[in-house]
Amino acid sequence: MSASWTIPTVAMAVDLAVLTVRAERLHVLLVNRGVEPYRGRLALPGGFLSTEDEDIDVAAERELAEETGLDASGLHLEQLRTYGAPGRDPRMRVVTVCYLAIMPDLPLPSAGGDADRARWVPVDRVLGRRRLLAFDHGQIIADAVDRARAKLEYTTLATAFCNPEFTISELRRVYEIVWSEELDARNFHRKVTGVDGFLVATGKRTSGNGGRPAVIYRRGPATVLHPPILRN
Amino acid sequence: MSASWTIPTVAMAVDLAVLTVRAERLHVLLVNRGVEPYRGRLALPGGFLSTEDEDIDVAAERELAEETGLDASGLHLEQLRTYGAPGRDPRMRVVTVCYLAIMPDLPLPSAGGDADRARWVPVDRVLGRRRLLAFDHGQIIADAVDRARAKLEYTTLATAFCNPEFTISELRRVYEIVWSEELDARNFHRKVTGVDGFLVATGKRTSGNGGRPAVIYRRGPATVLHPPILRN
DNA sequence: GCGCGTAATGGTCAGGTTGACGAAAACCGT
DNA sequence: ACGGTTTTCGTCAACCTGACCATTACGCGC
Repeated sequence: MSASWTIPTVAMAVDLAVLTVRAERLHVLLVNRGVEPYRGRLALPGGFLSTEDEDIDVAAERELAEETGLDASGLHLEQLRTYGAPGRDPRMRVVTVCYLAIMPDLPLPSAGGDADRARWVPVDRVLGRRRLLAFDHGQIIADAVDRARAKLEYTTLATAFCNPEFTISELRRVYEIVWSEELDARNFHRKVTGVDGFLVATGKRTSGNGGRPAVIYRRGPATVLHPPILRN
Repeated sequence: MSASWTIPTVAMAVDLAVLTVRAERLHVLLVNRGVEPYRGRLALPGGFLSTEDEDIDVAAERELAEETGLDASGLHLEQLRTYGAPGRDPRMRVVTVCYLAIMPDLPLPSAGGDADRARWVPVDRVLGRRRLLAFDHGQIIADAVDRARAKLEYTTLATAFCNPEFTISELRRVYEIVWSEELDARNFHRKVTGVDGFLVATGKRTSGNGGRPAVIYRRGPATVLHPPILRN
């Protein structure tokens, strides 16, 4: 390094891979890009830091709130990975810290006539056809889905896809849809009720589904599963 | 955002949490900081991007090679997490992408009379006393150790702590030291030899250790462990 | 009210895995 | 040759898993 070397700076962005289970499929929240580059393609919601000293976690929460119109508190939000290959944005050097968010299938407030509103897209529709996506967002979505699939095994992440109160069937559907794998209802029931701290019964029951009413549970204090629920 | 808003840029750094097992303890590679801020404290090796368009993965490999004097190829190197809280560096806004590196206990080429050379420090000596460390590096080391501990369960990461050829005992010592937990040698042997793709026998055997010679293995093609080796 | 379809939940049972530990194998040093 | 040491193989009970039958408890149509 010569004496004239100065510390390089880069544009700092955050992107969000927001996943949910909706209509029996895993979906990711995407926006239509209205500007170049990649105008017209689908992209992850996200953006640059709003000020030079905005915390990146705060920026992620802000973007999530802006894009979904929902309060980010209560939703699962974790850092996924940072993507910083030079050339990933043709305009300039951009390093983006990506976050994985998991939420239940809440109705997105469709406020404002904003044509570029975020919308849910089935993951399997975009993963096969990466040309639909801007930047390296196809790779990011693949990484996010991998992470989510893996974390269902050994953490209680699946409950983040559910409403605050849910049944064991609903939880099982989350596993089945995210993993694309059928699970035996009885064994699954035995397993999840056996892990302690995973589920807390509310005492309430469902009704009107044309079958035996299911006990309604709430998320328990556990965050890791011992033992894990393994895929095949 | 007003019309005069410009994209904020930040100084981009990479830091390395390099772990190894050495003298029956888990160690992390640290340097003595010779400059303010935090002069005199211990810090993770790392530094700013060398140019504005250096890839961050490449920067991590470069720093690793510079600090250890070793070729980074062949060593395990994965992104850990990005730390970007404002104020974590008192000089300016710095966002640092941290990497976790795992290596066997190779002798570090002590080339050059550089007083600030990297050296191995037992993890348990720094984790209790975070005041020894610069910036948020105490937290980063804690995160790195957590990640390593977790990945021993369900990946073949433990082999990255070993030389290319190793015995099952050596592998077991890695687990015991990283987890701070004793494992039964016979059950461990049965387990690791049962997972296929984990270990490949070389046909060679040890000698001169005052016991029955051990079969020497090499890392197999597997990267994930099915089933996992779980902690208690 | 009664049977039927449906979904939730409770069991059973064989097969596999784990943890605790005995024992044999194969070397070293003396 | 013998005791010490380390590796490797075996055994056995406890536990866990996957497959699957049975029971419970509802809504619905008649």
